[in-house]
Amino acid sequence: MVSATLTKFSDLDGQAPFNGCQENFKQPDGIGKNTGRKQRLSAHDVLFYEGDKAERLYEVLRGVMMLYKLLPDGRRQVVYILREGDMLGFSNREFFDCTAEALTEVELQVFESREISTSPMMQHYVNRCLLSQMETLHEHTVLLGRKSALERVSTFLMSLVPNRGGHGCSGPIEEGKPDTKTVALSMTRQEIADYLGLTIETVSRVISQLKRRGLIKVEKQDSIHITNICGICQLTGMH
Amino acid sequence: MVSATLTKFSDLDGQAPFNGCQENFKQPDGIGKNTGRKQRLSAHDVLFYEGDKAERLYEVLRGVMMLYKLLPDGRRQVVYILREGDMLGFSNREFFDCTAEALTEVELQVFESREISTSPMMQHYVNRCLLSQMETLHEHTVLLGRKSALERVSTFLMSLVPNRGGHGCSGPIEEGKPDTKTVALSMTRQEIADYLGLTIETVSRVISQLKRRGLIKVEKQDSIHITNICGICQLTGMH
DNA sequence: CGCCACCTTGAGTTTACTCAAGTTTTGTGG
DNA sequence: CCACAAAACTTGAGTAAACTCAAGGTGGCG
Repeated sequence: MVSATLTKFSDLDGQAPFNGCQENFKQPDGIGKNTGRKQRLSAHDVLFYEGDKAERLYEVLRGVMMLYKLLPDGRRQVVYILREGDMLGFSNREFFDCTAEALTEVELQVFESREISTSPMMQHYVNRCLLSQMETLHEHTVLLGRKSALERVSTFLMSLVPNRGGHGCSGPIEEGKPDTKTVALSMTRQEIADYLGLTIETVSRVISQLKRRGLIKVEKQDSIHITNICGICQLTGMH
Repeated sequence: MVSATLTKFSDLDGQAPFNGCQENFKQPDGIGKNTGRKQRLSAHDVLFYEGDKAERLYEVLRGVMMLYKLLPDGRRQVVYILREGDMLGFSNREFFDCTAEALTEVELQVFESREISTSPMMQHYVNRCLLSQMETLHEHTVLLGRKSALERVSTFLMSLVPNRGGHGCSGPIEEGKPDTKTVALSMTRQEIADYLGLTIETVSRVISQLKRRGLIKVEKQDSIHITNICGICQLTGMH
């Protein structure tokens, strides 16, 4: 047994113990047994479409992607946001159930599906990734089914602040210390709206409201400085 | 390799090939190697609460269950409906992220988590179950994020009609033949509302509207006769 | 037969949506 | 580096869908 703590799928060599999935990223790009193909995407490139044949898995090494589904009349729902360390390309059937599109420049590690299914180690890793994604989906289901626009946007902003708002919420770090953070949205207002089940105008209005209330400062459209993390957290509906 | 086609987790004996997950149910109750514990629940019994220690997996042998999450102010979102052949009790962390409650009388097969993690066969089966649940969650995300009340209720009704409305939609079976089906809801209006992200009044009004339009007949509150499956299907937003 | 839980319906309200400008930002070419 | 165009974002006014609150109806079971 190798004792090193590996955190990326691309680092797995069939012997390393599992140690999480998008939980921390201490390793350089994968250089294990899977020296295989890397793939680069520009923002808004589509990696695969809903209905495409599912033959490969991908690990996001750098950048942000989204999975979305379309209704025939053009309504779109973004069902998942993928960040560094996340995997995509799973499918139960022969075909993908979602479209995968890059939100930023992206670098991917590519795996052939059979590489996975022949390695119990990788099976196990994929399993943990699926469970992690499932929990995220459950949370997002609550957001879409039961939260107000203000709660949705606040929850979204909190999801961009590591170690806050969730199970492992550390609270304001220390009395007197500034409780702030600048986050990169990596998404347009329309993409945020399609993720949160709102319209672009509603997202814009909520952001303006948070700005007026002095909880955030919009720096570059794509970059928001949260001036009071705890204040935003109180608006998520989870406290 | 055993060549028989097994369709339930509880039938797996470590050698049978995977053959789906809640896709068809031809086998009697599981009697494979896992002769282990069975558990019965009455309607509205809670199997486990969000936050409970996750130590066992369960397979639904009979009946219907739901997974739900609560917000601190009491708002509830049902995140998944589990039917015969479905598995529950997965967790990435040490604790469950949802509460599991029986909607009807339920019979479960119980598995200790370590039984699963030591069998590659079971690992693989669990994997397929997770992927199947993930696709269902993606569909439900679209429903919650982008569909109207009428579309949500119609989609819910269609989900109770096997082989219709989804990927393998066969369409109206034959010209002239009646396109009808009686479905058991197995849920109160409140539970349906909490699943569809609506209020009980809205669910009730939509059902009344479908009744008025002659698409369904309500037989026993819990039992709905769909008199025009294709008509309901047209209202799901997916055609 | 009557109670209790569940369901339905109505009236009024609220939230988020639609439509329509107007503004800001970003990217491109001179 | 500036001017311009295109894309993205914001804001306002009016509307519509679903919500809340309240009352009344229905059905199942002792």
